Amino acid sequence: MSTMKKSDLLKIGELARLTDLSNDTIRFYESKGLLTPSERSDAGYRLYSADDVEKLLFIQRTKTVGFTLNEISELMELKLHPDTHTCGEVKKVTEQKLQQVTAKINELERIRQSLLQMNNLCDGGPESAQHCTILQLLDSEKPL
Amino acid sequence: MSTMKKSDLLKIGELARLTDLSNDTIRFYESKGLLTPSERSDAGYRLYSADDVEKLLFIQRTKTVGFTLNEISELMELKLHPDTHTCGEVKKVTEQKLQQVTAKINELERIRQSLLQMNNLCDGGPESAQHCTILQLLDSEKPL
DNA sequence: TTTGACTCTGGAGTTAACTCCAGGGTTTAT
DNA sequence: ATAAACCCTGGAGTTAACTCCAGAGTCAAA
Repeated sequence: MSTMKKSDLLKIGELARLTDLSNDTIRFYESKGLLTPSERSDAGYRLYSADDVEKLLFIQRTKTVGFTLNEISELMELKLHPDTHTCGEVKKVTEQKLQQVTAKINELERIRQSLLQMNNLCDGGPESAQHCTILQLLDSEKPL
Repeated sequence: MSTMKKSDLLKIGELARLTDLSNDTIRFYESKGLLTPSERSDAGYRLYSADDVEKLLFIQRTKTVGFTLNEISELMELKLHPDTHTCGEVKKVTEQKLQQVTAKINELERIRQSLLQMNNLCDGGPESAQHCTILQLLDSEKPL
């Protein structure tokens, strides 16, 4: 797309060091259609442009906010063709993810409460587990 | 262990219906060493005693409080030999799980905050995604 | 020129907790 | 007696996101 000297292009190992990913991971992303290097050397080496680097950084950032690679694909698609897509479409993706994350938090919070109660009831001393309240609790009809 | 008429024993399908698991899942648990039927019929059918049923219910309950099958194995081992184990050992397991769950919640909470901010910044209207704040955010150095 | 560091491809292995299947016996009801 | 419904074993497939490997080619420096 833009003018770019060969010297500006990175080999996979350089990109890997830059992003703190492994060569394998970068190639794996490519296999998933997330990031195709814009060039190949004569020997077939992948060569990454500044744009490519940006894309990989986008992938990394988007991962840190909880999206799966598939969802990232979707978002990159929207990003690549912003004129044929709406803000609403983008927000729909993040809202859905928010729902998922919230649901998961609620589930884990429920679990945490159960574990907390277990831990509170049991002193965890060196005596036989014969009458351990935790085991008793797990044996009872409704643990918590 | 206890006296038990053959008529009290359940075939795998009956146990499955009782616990709302599939036959396959029950056999899978067996393959993981979690639940071995106390008998087999002449034809080789698995036959489960009331004790076996209790064990499976223990597994199910323990699962609902977030333990993996491996951890459940560990807990069942403690439960099976309570006299040679201490309360402390049991509590150690639950405390470790509590740590894990808490860490996961914190991570997800961080993600949730990011997603909330994204969603707040974007109206999600029908206009082109050209200037979508969510995509811009994901493109910026530090998303959140 | 040869060594070492790099790259390529294709494919297999990892983890967890199942799920499904084929190809066969068994039990039960009609 | 036969069909439906059940059970058996062994093994393969699923998901996500990698990770590792073998066997081969390439590039840079001494």
